Amino acid sequence: MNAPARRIAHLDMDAFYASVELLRQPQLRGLPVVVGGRRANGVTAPPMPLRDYQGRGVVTTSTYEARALGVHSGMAIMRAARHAPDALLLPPSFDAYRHYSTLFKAAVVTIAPLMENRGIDEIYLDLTDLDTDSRALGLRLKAAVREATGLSCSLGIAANKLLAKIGSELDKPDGLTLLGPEDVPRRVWPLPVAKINGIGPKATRGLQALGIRTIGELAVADAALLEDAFGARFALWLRESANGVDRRPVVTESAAKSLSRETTFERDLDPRDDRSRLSTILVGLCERLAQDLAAKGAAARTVGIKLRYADFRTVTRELTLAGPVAAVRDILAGARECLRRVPLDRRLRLLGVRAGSLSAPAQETAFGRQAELPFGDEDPRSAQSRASSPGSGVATARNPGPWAG
DNA sequence: TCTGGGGTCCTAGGACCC
DNA sequence: TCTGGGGTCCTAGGACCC
Repeated sequence: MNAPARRIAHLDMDAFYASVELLRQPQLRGLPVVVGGRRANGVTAPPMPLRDYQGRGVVTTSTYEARALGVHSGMAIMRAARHAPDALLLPPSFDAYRHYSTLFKAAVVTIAPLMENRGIDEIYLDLTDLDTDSRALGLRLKAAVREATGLSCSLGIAANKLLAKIGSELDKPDGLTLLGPEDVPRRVWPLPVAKINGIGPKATRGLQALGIRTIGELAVADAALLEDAFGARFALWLRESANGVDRRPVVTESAAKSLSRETTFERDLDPRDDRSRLSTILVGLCERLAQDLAAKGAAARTVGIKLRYADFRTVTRELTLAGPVAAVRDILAGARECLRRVPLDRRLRLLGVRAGSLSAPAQETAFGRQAELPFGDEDPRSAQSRASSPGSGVATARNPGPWAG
């Protein structure tokens, strides 16, 4: 028996962070506004012209007015300032974004309960079992989001997630796009390959080297050619995607697999000269990670670190422990052990700590979240069992040791 | 004045076990 | 004694996404 044709929606909030800021500061409407840079420790910083910014931040979101000036997500703010020196910069206020995220998702599920979270400002919906026709449903969803938040969104509705996502981008902002299978050649094939979710800069360059620029060209590309360049698995996925084929289900529940905290320093730090500063930062990251674990009632069986050197090269180290841990001291011990296995001979710009292989969260009870973690404070040996290897103890020029201990 | 922070998934090699 | 395959776990790096 054939499965019934699916009906999937992708809903994407328009310039989400910037739009939330405009709700809070409506006098900025119509101006080029950019969200990015450092968190503003709770206080609402006044908007600052981009030209006055000093630091290592990137643009998180910009209003359409700022985009028109050439300012885009991921761009270094220092570079954005050259395009739009008078654009106004606001530090991100994540608590506010989470609040509006909760509001719009709650409004959507009253209409379409099968929702998959894709981050703070995006969702997929499985509309297959709903009766209403797609256009009416789309308009209802958009109206519900606007009523709940005062914000606009763009919506694509199609037979799968891939096409729904492409559709939601076709008419931004405040769009509603229905894509049927018959629309693929006319509306999807002319688009550049990078519009396919999962084709990033690397794959785009690889395809371009084969003379493939549009989704339509990819759809009819020689299979053997693609296999040689990308391997059988990825080649098959590329061809299917270009032909609008995507069988992924809408997944309504998923547990976190890892948690991490990282920070880029205001200036590059030297592993020896700035040892105590680095140690303080490391402890702070481990403390925040432990808080995050506690908030989820989870424990980690792997602990890892991430370093980024001044030249932007990144290394990671990871350690599997004897049992799950959640306490600061265990995370710290694991992180320090990882740090001993990495060359600390040049300046650093970033340090991060990661908790992986998370155990199932504690059960919710009728009386609220259980206070005790399943593996909470037991077995402090786990992270320290191998800590007595060469390199622990006295710091040397070759091994500056802990901010490692 | 380049290049944030938090995630997921994939690959690939070596260890180890059957 | 020789010659294997698989399967799983661990680790590091990288692509990609929001």
